[in-house]
Amino acid sequence: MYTLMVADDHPLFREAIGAVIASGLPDSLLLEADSLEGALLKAEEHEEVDLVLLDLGLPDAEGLSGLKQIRERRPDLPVAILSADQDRRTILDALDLGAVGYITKSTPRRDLLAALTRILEGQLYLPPDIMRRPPAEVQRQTPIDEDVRRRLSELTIKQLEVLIRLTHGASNKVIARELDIAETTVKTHVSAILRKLGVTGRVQAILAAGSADLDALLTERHELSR
Amino acid sequence: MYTLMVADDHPLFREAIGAVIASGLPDSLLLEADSLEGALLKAEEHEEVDLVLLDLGLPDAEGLSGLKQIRERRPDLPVAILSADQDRRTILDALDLGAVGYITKSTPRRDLLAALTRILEGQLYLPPDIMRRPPAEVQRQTPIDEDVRRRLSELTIKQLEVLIRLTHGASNKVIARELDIAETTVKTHVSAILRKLGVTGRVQAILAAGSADLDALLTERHELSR
DNA sequence: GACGCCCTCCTCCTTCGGTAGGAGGCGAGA
DNA sequence: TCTCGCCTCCTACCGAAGGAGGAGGGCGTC
Repeated sequence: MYTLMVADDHPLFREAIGAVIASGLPDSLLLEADSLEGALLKAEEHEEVDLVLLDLGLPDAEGLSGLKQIRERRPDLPVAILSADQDRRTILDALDLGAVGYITKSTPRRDLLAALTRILEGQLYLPPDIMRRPPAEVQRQTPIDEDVRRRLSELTIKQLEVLIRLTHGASNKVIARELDIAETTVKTHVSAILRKLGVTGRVQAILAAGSADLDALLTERHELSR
Repeated sequence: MYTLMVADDHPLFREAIGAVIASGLPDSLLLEADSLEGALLKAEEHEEVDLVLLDLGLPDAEGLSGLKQIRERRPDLPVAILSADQDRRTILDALDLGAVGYITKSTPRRDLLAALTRILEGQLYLPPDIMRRPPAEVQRQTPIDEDVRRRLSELTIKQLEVLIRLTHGASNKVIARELDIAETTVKTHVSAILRKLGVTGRVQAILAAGSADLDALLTERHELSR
């Protein structure tokens, strides 16, 4: 005997889910809501909600923001996402926010029931087909910053030191003070950095350095020159 | 009949895993490696490896870097993590890199076997106890950028548009062209942004905006004024 | 010793970024 | 209607950023 809630603004879809649950999980209580607010209200009334099935297209909660709101206001509430979105990234982000499952709307009825029972039993459910077809991302990502990495590796130690401070938003003057060198010297370094990174301004340099771990690069460089 | 490989530098542990597999998955072939390089070499020899169980404490691959390397060099190879690390973040990152499962070393033998078969059947396995006890993170994270969020919400629509372009590294001139307004107007907007964000230069503004989803904020704002 | 690389600093100059202050137009709401 | 906030644009001024070009010193290699 479970209490479930489906939060979806499409009545027909709620109905379909209801039918699946009625057939596969008899004597379950199914609550319905067509908005995030409605879902949270209903959840107040019924203390013992075992699972919320949350659509990602709710009118008052676009995308994962709805999940985030629920997690902030009712961290005790188990939430599974029910969405047409099959993007791997979305699924991971949902997990990140604490979702206990992710069910795509294209899931066949039989699998859907299996997924629900899995989740209700305290397991986790994710679309295996998507999660098992891992990311082109790994390949896609590396060649992009492969170029940056190569350029970064051409920087000298001092230039790296300057670049690190650039990424912290420091002005030439501040950098000069911190490194105890003249501002003109800082300018020289900055110019060299811009040239080597192939960009036209400090802002671009910061964006190019992006998420690279410059501190790691720096210590690595220090060790090399040891 | 599966072919599995366990990559762990602790022989005793490999032995234990071997015993579990022998008892629960008879006539499986178990390969062993004590380093990342060794694992990749062995994987070359045996084309039909169904699953690699990767420890996160390998001497030549600290943490998730080993997983990353495998994914880059052999994206076809299904890898599950086998680690003592029970950190939620680590698990999510592993998934992110394309792991097909995550098994903690504290998993009892019975559950371990269930997890392995699940993975070998093409499902996904994650430690339910950890994943179902979701993050204090949601609360921890928000107060940090609560301040930034408040400041960002004070920006007007046009100011947001300008800020978005600032974060792309655009100069005032470029922004002026893109928005089809005079550069002096852009300057006015930029000044207002700096004042409202409480920073002293465009670089600082970009860093302050940081990871905030400005585009989302913008559409949100548009909808509000509708 | 000569060469190359790096770090340091300088001057001169241009462009960019940012502030201050003012001003007109426009739409929403009291 | 009048007010208020927002967007638009302007002038004037000044400091920051960056390019060009030169120059000296330290350090390691051939």
